[in-house]
Amino acid sequence: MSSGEFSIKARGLGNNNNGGGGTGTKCGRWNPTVEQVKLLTDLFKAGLRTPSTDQIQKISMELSFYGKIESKNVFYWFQNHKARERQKRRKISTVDFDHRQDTNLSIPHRDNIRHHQQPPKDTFEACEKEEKVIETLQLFPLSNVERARENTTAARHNEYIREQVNTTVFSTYSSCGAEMEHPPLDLRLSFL
Amino acid sequence: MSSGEFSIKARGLGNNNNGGGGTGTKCGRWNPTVEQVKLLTDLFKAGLRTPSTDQIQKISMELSFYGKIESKNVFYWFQNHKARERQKRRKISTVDFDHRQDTNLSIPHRDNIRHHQQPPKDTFEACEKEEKVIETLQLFPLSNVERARENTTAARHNEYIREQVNTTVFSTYSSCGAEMEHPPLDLRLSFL
DNA sequence: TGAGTATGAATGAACG
DNA sequence: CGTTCATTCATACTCA
Repeated sequence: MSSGEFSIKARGLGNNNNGGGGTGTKCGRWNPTVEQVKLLTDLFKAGLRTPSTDQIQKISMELSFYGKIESKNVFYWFQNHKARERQKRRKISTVDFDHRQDTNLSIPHRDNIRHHQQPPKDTFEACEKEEKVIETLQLFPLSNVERARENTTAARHNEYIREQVNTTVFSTYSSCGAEMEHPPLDLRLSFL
Repeated sequence: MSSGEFSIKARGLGNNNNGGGGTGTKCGRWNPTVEQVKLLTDLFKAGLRTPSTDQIQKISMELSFYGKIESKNVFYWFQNHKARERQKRRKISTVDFDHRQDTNLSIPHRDNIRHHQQPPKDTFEACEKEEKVIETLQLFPLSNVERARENTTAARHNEYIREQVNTTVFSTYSSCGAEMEHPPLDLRLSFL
């Protein structure tokens, strides 16, 4: 079962990690509480997939009531949740035509599998399929609603990148397997 | 990132994936070696943010000694590194309180808490901001190295790297100190 | 207690 | 350049 979302395990109720310490910083990752997970899940079910920065901030602040949390946790949570749902769906729907001898040996352009992930397949586990996926979810109708920001991204066609990549991607300087001696980094970074 | 920056896991040390296969092999995405990461990081710390095509070429060539690499990898690395450092500043912030209701139902919870410590504050690298951000970095001067296959270029490129820390680590966190009543989730999600 | 799994975190690659 | 996707690593947790 790669998708058992039934074990809640009530973690973080009595004690969260990252208790004391403060210096070791030895990988204490966020451990969401059940309330936090519920909130996040509800938001996700409501259609929130990629919250904006402001939204993340608000969510994070709300969740902070239930325990230590940071914005990045919320960010990662949605990122992972969305990705895994998609991944799960893909896995399931892939069992259809198992003729995958795709001989792609060029630049790994994975565009083929990017824009289509909605085959009318519904094997078992028809997890809540198409949600609304609203993208401008009104978060916490609190006092202010300074969300009048219009996403005007992709407003500049910066050819620079494409040019950069294209001009350099085929820079097959032979070598690569050479055996020329390399000085230590310290030397080569002496200018630092 | 003071929370997980140290997880280098020494990938690519003993064996890189994508063996000498070159390109047509099964190689997935570039997996930088520790040496490569170090070099790149050093360059970044030195202020290099947006290397020019020539610079990318040189860096890539240098790094090719430590493992398979293409110019586009270097290009992407800088793009990502720069973008993420900035992203962190934006997304990270929100002082995370830890004011949970803490009802007295702290489940036994196996008392198997692993000793994790984390700085009670500063989680996503809020430091290291007074970097030089030099504009034109001279790559690999190769002062006294017995290697003359490269000619030190003095290409003067105008890179206006004004990436400056302008996002004050704000914490709009207003009040909500200790007794702020939290309505049930259903209420707060009423907008759904 | 170790194998298997769920998931937080990180990052290479690429899009708009 | 900001954002998003896909993949991978690391770890917390469950269970036999």
